[in-house]
Amino acid sequence: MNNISIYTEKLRESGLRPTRQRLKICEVLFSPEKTFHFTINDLTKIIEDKLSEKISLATVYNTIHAFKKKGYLKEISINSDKSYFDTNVTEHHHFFDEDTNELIDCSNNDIDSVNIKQNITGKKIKSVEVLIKVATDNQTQK
Amino acid sequence: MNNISIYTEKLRESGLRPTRQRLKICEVLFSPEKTFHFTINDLTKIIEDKLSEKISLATVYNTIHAFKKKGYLKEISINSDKSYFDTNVTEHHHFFDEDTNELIDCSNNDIDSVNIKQNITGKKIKSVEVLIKVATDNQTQK
DNA sequence: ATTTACATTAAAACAATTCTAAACTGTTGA
DNA sequence: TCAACAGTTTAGAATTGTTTTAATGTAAAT
Repeated sequence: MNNISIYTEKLRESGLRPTRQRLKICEVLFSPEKTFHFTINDLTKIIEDKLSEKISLATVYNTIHAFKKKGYLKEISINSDKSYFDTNVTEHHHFFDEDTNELIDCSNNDIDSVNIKQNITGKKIKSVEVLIKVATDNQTQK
Repeated sequence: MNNISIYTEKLRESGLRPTRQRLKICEVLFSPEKTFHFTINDLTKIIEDKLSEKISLATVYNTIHAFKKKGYLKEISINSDKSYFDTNVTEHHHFFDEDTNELIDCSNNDIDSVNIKQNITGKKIKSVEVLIKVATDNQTQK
């Protein structure tokens, strides 16, 4: 199949023109079979390896933000030193390994659905996500 | 009751000497009846108002980190632009109002307990916390 | 009182992110 | 065909939150 046209469409949907740099970003983000988590820095490094040339951080940030706004990516908050993004945009939960700082998707088989009994008045629930922090037994909590 | 000695004890427990600045930080953090959320900036402003003099950011950061390490404060991850802290150190859940960027404690009456069916092998669960994002109905998701 | 170890501070350093301004590119329509 | 425009890329500057530094100050132990 022709991924380029899929990427072009995704970019257009996000209000962006399909450029060489952005198509490479798409390839890295959307061609893998499995979804994954990344930081802007991770992504920039991967792209520079694949392109064998530098890509401006500003371009990466712009594109990622447009995708996030459109819902093609999700931002995840674990700790505040940097932003993590997820190519899995479905509502789902995470394990966070405090030993390795690794973020792992929690399959729906691993957890019962969460039941909110009472919501804030006048508001609608947009998402319900669980963060399960784990560590080896003798670890102090972060 | 004599709060000063309670604060002094808390500071000692955290490995810190009780100084004028730190006692003021304690007063702001631990004298209110209700627990609350704050950023380092919030806290610094409040302290400078109460002290009527400047306090160094470094002092605030040091003290807050020592309290967090000791378990007298908790850090909460909502978004990555800044750190939020919580004087409620029990394991609990939050509503996050996307309209106002407000973080609200979720009482245990508002939610059923979360059941993790399967954990990562070899790891121990340290905490399970739910973040419920809410907004007025016609809002786009963040 | 003296000494010692820890604290406070302003300022510098740092890291992640955003902004800027100049050069560039692709598209549109004379 | 090519001029004009709108949007893009880029390096570097600016900004923001946080941490570090090095000089000076203070609490507590002797």
